[in-house]
Amino acid sequence: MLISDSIAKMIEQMLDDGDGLVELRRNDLASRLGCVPSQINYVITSRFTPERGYITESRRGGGGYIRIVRVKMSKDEYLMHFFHAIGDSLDENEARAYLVNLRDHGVIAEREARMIAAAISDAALEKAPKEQRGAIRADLLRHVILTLLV
Amino acid sequence: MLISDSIAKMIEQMLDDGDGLVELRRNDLASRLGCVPSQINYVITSRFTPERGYITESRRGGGGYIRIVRVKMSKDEYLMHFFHAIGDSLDENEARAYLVNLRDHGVIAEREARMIAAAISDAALEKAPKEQRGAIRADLLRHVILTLLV
DNA sequence: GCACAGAAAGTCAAAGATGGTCAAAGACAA
DNA sequence: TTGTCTTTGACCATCTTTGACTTTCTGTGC
Repeated sequence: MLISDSIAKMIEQMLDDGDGLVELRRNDLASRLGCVPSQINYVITSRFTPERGYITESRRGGGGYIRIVRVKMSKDEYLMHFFHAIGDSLDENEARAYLVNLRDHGVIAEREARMIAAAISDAALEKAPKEQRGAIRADLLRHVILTLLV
Repeated sequence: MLISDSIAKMIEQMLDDGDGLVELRRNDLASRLGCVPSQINYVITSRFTPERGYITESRRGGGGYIRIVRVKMSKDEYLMHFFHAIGDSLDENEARAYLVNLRDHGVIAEREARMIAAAISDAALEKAPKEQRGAIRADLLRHVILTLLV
């Protein structure tokens, strides 16, 4: 397994233990997992993003820390939040991240998530010009989310 | 025998062993079979297509992979019928008609039908060139149906 | 209060590890 | 010959790992 995946798993575990909130020391975690400290940043920016439902904050210097929070919202709040968060364009990974988040929070079912994922996949949009796929994907997801708000 | 056929056979074997799912490393497989890596892509795009009942996805970079899923083409007669009936292109009304039928036959739920309808609407595909919307809609529907067969 | 040292965390670009794309060349059948 | 399928390789895109350098915060001695 990739080091980054171990780090992510570790953090998930800590989040579970801490009821959705964890405060960690970067150098500490890095040395425990045998990686360079900056890799912790990489994992956080690539996996614990707002699209996936996480908020982070940190402080440097003595007593410094990194705090990660899993955000909690009602189903409708999630939908509204995502509806507005979807910008003009989305790549496949961003879109998937949103779907995983919606599914994890029970807003859509597993099967629904799979269907939508298929619909917004690059494979399904293959015939659309590359430059426009992102925009189409964003429109698609917005339209689908709209049907869930009614 | 053609190299491409050996590659295809190898992948089929792996699919059999893996209960219809295989995750392979492109460079690995290529060197094991003595071909250039890009030939793996050729085989996948020419033989493991959605039309033939395969779903693929991949990741680049460290820890990259290609995952292939073989769909159970006998799972649902009715769905299969639709899958094959979808042609190269669909207008919005034709697509809606398919969805109504699928829902009436209990293959998809009302809510799922609404979601897919939103996804294949002209409104959602507005940014796609008019000449290609029909083809994209057909691809979309096919990909969505495929996920129901897994 | 100020200056300075030490203790964190952040940034960024280079290198490494994969897979993807595309066009040219080859092979072969109609 | 022409059209289609296959093979190959040069070049591209994406994700991960690493480390040098930067910024920010706390504490201590003056």
